[in-house]
Formats: sequence, C-alpha cells, structure tokens
Amino acid sequence: MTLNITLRALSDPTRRKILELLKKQDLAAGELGKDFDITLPSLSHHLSVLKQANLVVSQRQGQEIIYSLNLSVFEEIAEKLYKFFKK
Amino acid sequence: MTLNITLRALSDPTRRKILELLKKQDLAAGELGKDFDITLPSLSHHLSVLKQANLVVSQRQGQEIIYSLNLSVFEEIAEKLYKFFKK
DNA sequence: TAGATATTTAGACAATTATCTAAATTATAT
DNA sequence: ATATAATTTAGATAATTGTCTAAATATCTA
Repeated sequence: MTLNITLRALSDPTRRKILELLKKQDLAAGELGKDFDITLPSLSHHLSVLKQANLVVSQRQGQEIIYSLNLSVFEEIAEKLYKFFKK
Repeated sequence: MTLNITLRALSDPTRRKILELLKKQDLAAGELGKDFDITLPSLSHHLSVLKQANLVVSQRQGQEIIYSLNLSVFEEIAEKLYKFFKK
C-alpha cells in the first residue's frame, strides 16, 4: 500500500470519522450510517476507499456486512508516517 | 492547526515531494521548481497550501523567497497522527 | 528611474471526488 | 417463490482542487 493511497484515504473527514467509530467497535454499514448525514451509497463509497487503502476490512455476516479496522496496516502506516516526518 | 488541514495538505504527491526536498535543504521557490513539471504559479499554490497547514515557513531574502520546513509543527503532527492511529 | 529577475495573485478551465437517485445484488424469512 | 432487509453498483451532477496564462508585486542593478 503506497503512502499516497493511504493519505488520500485519510484526507477526508467523513472517512476519518468512520475510522474513529471503528476504533470503538466493529460496525455494519447501516450502523455506521446512523452517525452521518449522507446517504448509504455515499457512505458505501467511503468504505470502499478505506478498503482500497487497506485501512479497513469487511466481512459478511448474514445480511449485514461488518466493517472493522485493519490493525496491522494501522501500525505499518504509523511507521511510514513516522519516517516521513523524521527529518 | 487541525488534523484536517494537515492531512489535506499532505494528500497531494507534489506537496509531499516539496517537503522531501525541503528536508535536505531550504530552497527558494524557483529552485524547487526545477524538480517539477508544473508551472511556477502552480508550485506557488502548493507552497501556499503547505504554509496554511503550517508545514513550511517562508522568508524573503532579496529577490528570492526561501522556504523551509516548520520542524516544530512536524513534531506536533507526528504526535497527532500517532494518537489517531493508536487504537 | 528603467529594466531584469523572482514570485505571487487573479481568473479561467480541466480533472478529480463526493454526493445523489435508481437499480442491482445478496441473504433471510414467510 | 416472493417479499423484505442490507448493501453495493451505475450513472449523473455538483463541489473541490490542480493547473494554466496573463498580469501584478517586490527586489535588485545599471
């Protein structure tokens, strides 16, 4: 995963809010939707961007699709950003 | 400086390259320009975004305007990002 | 002061991205 | 099988952002 794709994914406030919510607990798309003023298709788009950036993973559970943080990648990103900011 | 403004500023590859170049040495706008295929006004726009995000500072020296990293803010950002990624 | 150099500002245009509605997909339940 | 529920995909539109050219500003030098 390139730093580019990661930072693009992180550059949107809605997506960062999604990540914040997923820090607390795994959530289905619909559950997440309750915290936003956008339509579900819009939310779905943001989730797709986060998935492409490998920041979240999803897993179907019956009718729902449960999203959760991809913790190992979070660590990897932290390291990349640390290197970037280390002069 | 909000994380929002910072991440927006960092989300562009051109701007990240500017920061990488400034890690090595302070540079005038025109000097920076040699490393990019965009016009100086476009570069100037990117520099302005980085300044608004407080990632760089500038200082006139005769005809030139010298850009340099705002190192203290770099530290602050590293901390914010660390907190963001810390579950 | 006039001309040259370095950079920015203004304003227009093009590319990207976020959003919406409508329709499609997948699973459950009757 | 049909209807309902959860979510995504498709396609259109609007907002944002990056880029350009032309003009303005600031500094230096002859």
